[in-house]
Amino acid sequence: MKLEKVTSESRRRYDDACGTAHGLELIGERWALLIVRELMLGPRRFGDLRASLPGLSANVLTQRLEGLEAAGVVVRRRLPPPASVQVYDLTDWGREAEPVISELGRWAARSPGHDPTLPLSPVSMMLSFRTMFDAGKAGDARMTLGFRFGEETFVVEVADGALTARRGDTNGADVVVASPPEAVAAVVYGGGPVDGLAIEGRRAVFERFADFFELPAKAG
Amino acid sequence: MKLEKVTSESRRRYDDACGTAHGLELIGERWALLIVRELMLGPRRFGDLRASLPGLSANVLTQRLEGLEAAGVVVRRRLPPPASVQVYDLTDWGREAEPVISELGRWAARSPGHDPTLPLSPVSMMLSFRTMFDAGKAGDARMTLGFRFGEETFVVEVADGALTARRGDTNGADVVVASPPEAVAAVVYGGGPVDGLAIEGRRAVFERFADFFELPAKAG
DNA sequence: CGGCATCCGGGAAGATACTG
DNA sequence: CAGTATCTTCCCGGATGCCG
Repeated sequence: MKLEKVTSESRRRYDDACGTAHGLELIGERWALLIVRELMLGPRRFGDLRASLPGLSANVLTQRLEGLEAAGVVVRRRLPPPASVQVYDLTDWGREAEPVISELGRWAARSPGHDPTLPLSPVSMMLSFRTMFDAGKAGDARMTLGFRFGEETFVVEVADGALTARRGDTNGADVVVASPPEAVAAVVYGGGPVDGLAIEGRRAVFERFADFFELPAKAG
Repeated sequence: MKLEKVTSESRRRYDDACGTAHGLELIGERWALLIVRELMLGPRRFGDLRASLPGLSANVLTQRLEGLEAAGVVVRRRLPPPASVQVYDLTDWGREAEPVISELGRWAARSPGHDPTLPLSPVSMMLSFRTMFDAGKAGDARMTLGFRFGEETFVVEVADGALTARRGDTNGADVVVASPPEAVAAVVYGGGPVDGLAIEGRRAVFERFADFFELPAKAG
């Protein structure tokens, strides 16, 4: 008779060889996947993560980063002097979790309970572009857009039926959008008018860009 | 000035318009995604789910099923007399969550910490076939396999570079495998010898089938 | 037995305050 | 700014019991 000692760790596992179950042990805890999401477009500092994830308290963020680091998903690095600040980044393998985030987001977007008016982080906005881009609608369009959300700037390029989104300087973009993510999402996904957005440069380019996306029909 | 009352519900939400965050509210609670996994190949009874998910207690299963039903992911049905038993099934939209499960499993299979010797449910085994099937390796192969795990039987067909797996009778299969999921996985993914498996019919067909799968390289 | 309610202990999540 | 310390609340998981 084998009396396995029930430790706090073993009770928290799923004891399941299924890869999905193991994945949940790695990034299935509350907030973990959203932290990974925020790191998907490059390293962030502790305070950046807190700011992007309101509702996540400092102690939980500390625990999650420790867990993700132990799992090999996240690495903690110290930038070289004179910066000398500590940042958190994804490992190569951690970055490969993007399809998990994308598929979950794509699926949940069809939920009747989805409220698109809630706050949206800049990184979420960019990742949603990657997820919801419709190559068929873009055809052979070619354009470069800049997005400025406070201090954070991003460059989105559409070319050869593909979309890339990354952090970067907005110089050289055909058009720069400087409205908050919620407002941009309302236009791109909600089909609202472009008038309310703060746009510099060729407004028509952004109007065309907004047609490359469409939210799928609600389920139920 | 708006003083939002902090209820137990609102504290549990993410308050994030990102689809991924909403997805986590729907199927991100502990055990929820594994329950969806177990329903992916057809309706199950309360006791079936408990048996497939050891470690999940009855009261938590009740809570999860309530939550998933409220979210529109699961429906509770009563089979017509004389069966008259209650079963839980996925909605059409719920069934569309399979890519989430697949991508998470595919990603986590590369984890250094993944232990493939743990117990594996029959449904997990079948879904892993769907996830890990390599059409390139299968070429134009054409075969029908049966799997029998106790009372549960499944049919897997390979044809036209695609694999289908569903519950069904094993009559008519080229080969029937009757070993437990863990043993089958050890052969298909671990590359172990086929000798130890309980196989009825054309053993060579299964041997070829086993070559259509390969676990990706470990990360790190 | 299937499904669900209830009670309890331990631990994780969350808010707040505090430290280097 | 980047975390720790502490405390409260709530969830998870086990056990028991009720009812059809």
